[in-house]
Amino acid sequence: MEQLERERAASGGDGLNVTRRIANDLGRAIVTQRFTADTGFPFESQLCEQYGASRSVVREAVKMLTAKGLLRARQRAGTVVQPEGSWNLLDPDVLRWLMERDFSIDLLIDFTEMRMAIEPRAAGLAANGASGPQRAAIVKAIDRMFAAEQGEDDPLEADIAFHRAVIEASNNRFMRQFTDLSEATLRFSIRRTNAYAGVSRASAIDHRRVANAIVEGNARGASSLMRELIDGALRLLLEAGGHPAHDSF
Amino acid sequence: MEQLERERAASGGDGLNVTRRIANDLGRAIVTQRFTADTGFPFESQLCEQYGASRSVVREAVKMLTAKGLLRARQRAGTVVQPEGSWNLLDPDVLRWLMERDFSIDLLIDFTEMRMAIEPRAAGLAANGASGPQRAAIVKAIDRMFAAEQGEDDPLEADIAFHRAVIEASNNRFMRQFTDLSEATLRFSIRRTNAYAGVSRASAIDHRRVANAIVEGNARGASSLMRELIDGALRLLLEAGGHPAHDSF
DNA sequence: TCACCGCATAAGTCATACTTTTCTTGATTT
DNA sequence: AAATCAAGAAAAGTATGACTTATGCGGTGA
Repeated sequence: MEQLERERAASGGDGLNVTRRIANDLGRAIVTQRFTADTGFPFESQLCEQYGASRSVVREAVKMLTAKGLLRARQRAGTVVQPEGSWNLLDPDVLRWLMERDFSIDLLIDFTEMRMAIEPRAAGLAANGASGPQRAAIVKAIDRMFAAEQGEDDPLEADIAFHRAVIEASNNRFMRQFTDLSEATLRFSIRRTNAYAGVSRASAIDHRRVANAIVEGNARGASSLMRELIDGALRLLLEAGGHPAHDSF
Repeated sequence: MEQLERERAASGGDGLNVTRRIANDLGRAIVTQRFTADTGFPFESQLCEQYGASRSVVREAVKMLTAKGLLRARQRAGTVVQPEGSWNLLDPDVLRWLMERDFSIDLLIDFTEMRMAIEPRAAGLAANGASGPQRAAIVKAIDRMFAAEQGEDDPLEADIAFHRAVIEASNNRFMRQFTDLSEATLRFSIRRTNAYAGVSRASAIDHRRVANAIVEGNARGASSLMRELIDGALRLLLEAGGHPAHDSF
């Protein structure tokens, strides 16, 4: 048991197998720009030595990163880092590495702009076609927000549950890919902007308005109320980031 | 030269290496549900035999698919297909396989709903912060649309160039991931709905309105005009798919 | 009936040899 | 001197075989 513990520590692993550990490490290194297109990227042989691992696992790790658009390998030329434009930024791993790299206000703004695109539309779709259980999940999340206001639940978790439920209820497979991004944004927003707007009674009421519109099948209302909701967060971020104010749209 | 040709044909490859060919083949097989979570997935050994390939390449191919969320391998348990919810649907490869699987009207509607979310917001962002060259690219695309109307350019390509330019001008890294999806949607829409709305003079004028709003820095206008533009396509699709009409939002 | 142990299995890791592609270099030709 | 071509080298791609590790399953005993 202790030996197992020691091995883990020695390998720096978090219970992952060797391949995943190397992929993780290299992925983070690329995203944090420790390797760039200019810098170049180590050869297989060098990576083997560096990690004390066999060629197989190194190659498999590299293959995973090429699958995510971070790398490209060619015979004789070696492995090169791809330009950021071809990274699969919505890939959960890439997203995680990106957030580890710098969770700046600007990144948070980019995230929130995405939410601003996705979630109002999702709310409208939910109003038009959410199933019974999906509507129930939305309503339940609202109840949790009010409970949280009384200290009987966690406000952040309730907030996340609400947004997740709405996106889920859009019944659009592609929009569902954004639940993680939405959740990550909420979790980090609260750290960055020390004023968390989510706990106040006013916020819970605003959220309930969105939920009501969805339940009533009022797509236009749901959409624009959701937009206002997120726009509030966005404006806080823009202000915190020192960006010039502009009209909402 | 001829020998090369023959080898290609024999291996069924399109100039790809063995690993990529297998990954492609398996990826398509999974997405087309030839393998499901219930069905099970072949063991490494079986795949080696099936493809007449070594374990190395099979393992690397499988690793690429796990990186895209399609598979999950565990010792003793074998490799299993993941539920569709954990696939990275925005991954270019997965997207391609998905389109090869069924380019149904419903899929096209899902795509268009995504465009409906992304592009109006992108247009607004472009109005607020597009650079000079970015604005120029948008204007140029509009010129191409009018040229196409005179038979001096390709209408579809001009249309695609316009939407691509707007998304690019959003200067949001995540929105940029949708250029491919947008392009694919346009290319397939024209095949499915034999009435292509893109060639008419009216359409070119509508597009120019969006462009003008962007160039003038009118975010709200750009956003809502873009929404109307795509909403037109969406309504055609909904009608063609036999979906009940509902209010725009 | 239930908990435990050991075995079988399939993926994970390693080492090594060989192949293919492609860049470099330098000799050959014009 | 410039262009062309051929030989060599370098790095990824492929193949094979052996060993390791995790884990599901069935049998054994309390």
